Amino acid sequence: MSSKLKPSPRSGCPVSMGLEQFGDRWSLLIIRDMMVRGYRTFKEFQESGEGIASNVLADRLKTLEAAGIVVPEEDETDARRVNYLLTQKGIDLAPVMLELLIWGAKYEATAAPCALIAQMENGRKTVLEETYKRWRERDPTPILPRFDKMPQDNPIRKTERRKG
Amino acid sequence: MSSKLKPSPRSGCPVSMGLEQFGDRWSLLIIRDMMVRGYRTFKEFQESGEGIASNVLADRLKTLEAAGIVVPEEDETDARRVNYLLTQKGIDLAPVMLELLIWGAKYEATAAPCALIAQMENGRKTVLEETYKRWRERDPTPILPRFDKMPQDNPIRKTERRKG
DNA sequence: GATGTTACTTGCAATTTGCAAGTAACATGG
DNA sequence: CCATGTTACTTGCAAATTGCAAGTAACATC
Repeated sequence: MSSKLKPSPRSGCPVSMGLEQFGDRWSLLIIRDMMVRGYRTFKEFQESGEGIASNVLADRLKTLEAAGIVVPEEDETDARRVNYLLTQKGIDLAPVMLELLIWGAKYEATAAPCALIAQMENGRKTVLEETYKRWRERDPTPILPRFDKMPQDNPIRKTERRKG
Repeated sequence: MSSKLKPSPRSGCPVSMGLEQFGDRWSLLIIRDMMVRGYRTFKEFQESGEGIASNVLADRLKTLEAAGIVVPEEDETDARRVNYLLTQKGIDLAPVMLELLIWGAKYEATAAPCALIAQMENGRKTVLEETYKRWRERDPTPILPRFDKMPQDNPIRKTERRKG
């Protein structure tokens, strides 16, 4: 065991409280994997492309579970497998994630295509609603792909877009 | 020196890029201090109520500077003092900070009064505009107080609110 | 029943952190 | 101008955390 389990003497600021729960190099990436990629298993997180060590991954999953952001659930078809799912508290980090994504794309020249980012920035609400919807329906279809290589085309669906 | 200066083999995801620059227990708290409390000096960050060690603070300030999120500036009246200011890239983290604040307040029963949070949630745009404005004008008036004790009253001004 | 998977542990060296003390360059009061 | 603060850091070191490389215990599959 390790990190965020101890009652560090932090201030009562909400920002600080949040950072105590996922303020490290890895936690938000795991949450991202669950939120926008539909990943659920240890192995998927491990092969996510960020290079997290398995002991650290195990630790972060425990920490996130303890924080009530994630719940482990037995897989019905394979008893070895554990499916990690976001709780309501976890999925409510979607706005944070979205703003982080927009900021990162703006300043870091990432592998994410501009058009995709522009769409998210202009349609924050739509993107969030789609995210919440898939979570509710337990639909693991990715909202965003991995950005290792340039993707061919925009994977987000144009659900309920009729203003344009 | 230390942490985020090394080119860790991360993916090209914008979220990942962001976390490489401020994904630790302290960086966002320093940014919060600058953004919503108007803090600028080493000493202020140190006495911020979170208990950051001075060597870590020095390191984080260097890292944030290297990332272009913060700039040090000599104080005109006191040559010992260094004023750290947010760059455009830094102030653009305001939406992330706001969402994080709202999330933290929602789930953590912090010292921040509900009314204040509700106001921020309903008036995201207003809050952000006020934040940007103070940054532009170099106005160090806090947007939010420290939440060590329950504050008497809401410190945010009702600038350009006339819809109510 | 041999082989592969999945989800972890364990051991250990290398970092990074937290804490307590410096210290160098000013500022201030007398 | 000189003793006493202040401010912004450094330094030293023990303790905690991380990153690897190897296990391992339960299944699943052939």
